[in-house]
Amino acid sequence: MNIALDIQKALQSALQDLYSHEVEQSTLGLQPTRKEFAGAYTFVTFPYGKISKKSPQDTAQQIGEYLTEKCPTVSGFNVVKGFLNIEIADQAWLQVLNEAMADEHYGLGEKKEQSVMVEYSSPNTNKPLHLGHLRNIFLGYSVAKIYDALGYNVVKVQIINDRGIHICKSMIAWQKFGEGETPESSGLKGDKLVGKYYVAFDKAYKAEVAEMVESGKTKEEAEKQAPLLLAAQEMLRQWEAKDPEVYALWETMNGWVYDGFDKTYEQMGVDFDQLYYESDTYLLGKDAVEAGLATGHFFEKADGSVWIDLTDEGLDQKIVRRSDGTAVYMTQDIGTAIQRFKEYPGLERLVYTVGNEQDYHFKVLFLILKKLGYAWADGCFHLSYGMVDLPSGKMKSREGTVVDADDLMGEMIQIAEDHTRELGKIDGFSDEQAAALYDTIGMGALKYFLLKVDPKKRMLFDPKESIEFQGNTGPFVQYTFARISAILRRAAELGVAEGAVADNITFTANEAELIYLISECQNKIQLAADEYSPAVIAQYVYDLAKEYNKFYAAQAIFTEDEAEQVAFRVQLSGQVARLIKLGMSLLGIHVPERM
RNA sequence: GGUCUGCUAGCUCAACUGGAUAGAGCAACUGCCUUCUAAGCAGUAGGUUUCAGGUUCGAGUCCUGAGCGGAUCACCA
Repeated sequence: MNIALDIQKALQSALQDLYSHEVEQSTLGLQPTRKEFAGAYTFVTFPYGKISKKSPQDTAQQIGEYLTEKCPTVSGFNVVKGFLNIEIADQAWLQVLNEAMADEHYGLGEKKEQSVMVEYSSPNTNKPLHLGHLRNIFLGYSVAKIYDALGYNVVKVQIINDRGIHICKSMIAWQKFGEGETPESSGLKGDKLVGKYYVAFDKAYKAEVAEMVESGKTKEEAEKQAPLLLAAQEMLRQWEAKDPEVYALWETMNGWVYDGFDKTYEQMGVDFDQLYYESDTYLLGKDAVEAGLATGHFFEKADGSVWIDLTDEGLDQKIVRRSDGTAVYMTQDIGTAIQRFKEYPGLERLVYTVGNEQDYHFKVLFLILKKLGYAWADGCFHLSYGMVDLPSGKMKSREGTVVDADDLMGEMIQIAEDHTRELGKIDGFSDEQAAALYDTIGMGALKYFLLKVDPKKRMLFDPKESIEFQGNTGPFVQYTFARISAILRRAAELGVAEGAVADNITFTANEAELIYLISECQNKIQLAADEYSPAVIAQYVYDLAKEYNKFYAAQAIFTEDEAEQVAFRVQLSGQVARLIKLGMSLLGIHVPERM
């Protein structure tokens, strides 16, 4: 049963019977009743005064009486001004709980035909992953899990920017200064090693520029003519001509990077169903440019470059092909999107998890696709998220203020270990179990921290203070799960009755609130999907945990005389634990049985 | 300069999409472990929601303007 739906139906007939007014059920907004009033749902009657020809109070009173009489779900009501607070019958709550217990797939959606592709990570291969990538990847992965839970076929992808001037810079530096260094010889993770040479390039390049300026060149000239840069540009040309030696080096160094990324992804607990490489896709989209020219959506300038005019939409003119015939980023994004919808005929949505600095790019991209006549363009969505700032401001790789992903995860796990040892909570754990626990808690803290904030907003990360283990945090939710696990273990020992709870149970407001939260599960997952916001899920599991801890402190579970009452509380606990586990899994976070 | 975007308690964030006296956590202070895990619970204190107007029964939420941040507008990727 769905209590909210039930009430909406009753409200609909109330308006019909009392005032002969027809409304769509979905327009009858219910909101949770504020804590200080009795009731679970509140219906606001201010807007219906015209229909009822009564004051909001009288309208609320009249509807309240109608509901109490006609709708068995409603046990009573109270009216405060234009607010009708609806009280729910205990029987209805118990039915919700029993149905949740009986349903293996409770909270999950029906299996669907449609597919959703979620792209995230999309790294460059010239440097290691950092804190910004962590937010990106956890977000994309979580959104993928959320759609999966709703029954969609989900395809998780990343596009790897494995070609271009940036990787050539690392390659040149390695050739010049590397002396054959490899991950094996240096003991460095592959991505770190390649990143080291990217930094080395930048340093040597700057030195060259400085020297040239000293010998009389302007800064601008020097920056364009520095031998190292020319060498990198030449290498890019050789790569494009598939020069065997350059190609081999490129493959080797990228291979190192992928080995390094794999380790990082493994620690993060994320994966992908399909990988795209820019070296395969960077020539795509040229056909689309030709087609756009033919249909008049694009136009050619005198120098041969091709543009689209979006000034009617309040945007600018945008280039889609250079005068030398080569592609720009936009071109390959057009081509890649077309290719993906061809590859996956059932694809309904394509979600790009990319920072908000590219808002304009995606606005233009989707608009172009639409103009080119692709109906699926409406299914494209830019999951735009805010930057992660440090107390010192923006992260800048060149200034060494980047928070490295591997380092950060390692620190989190270490802090989790220190904290756990301090609390003396690992009695009876094997070394392996303890290590797994530290990992679970440390990663849980980090993921929760990054996901609990609305993706659209930029957020602040203070290495010293940001990640807590108390309050609104991952470990708090995990801890609640561990507590319930202890209760369930004890219940099993005591042989507490399983299955549906008796229908003569009485319960407190706190317990009703817990069942209310249980009933909200699917709504929350749906909302999270609609808004592409794991923060909705994080808030939900936090509310569950918070309310449960209140319950936990309020009374002992096993000292109650009535066996039926004990069984009810155990079952209620079990459902809370189950939904905490489900919600956390949607965030990519594990929950421990003990901590 | 054009466009987009943000501003809520000392700090980090909520506020069910226009509803009641704006809520949590951290930090501070006060209580609660012989009981199922105190990574917890209960409580105190903390607010002119950046500012000025407007729309209406009602505005943190919508509109206009101002202030302060941020992003973007390349034949870069």
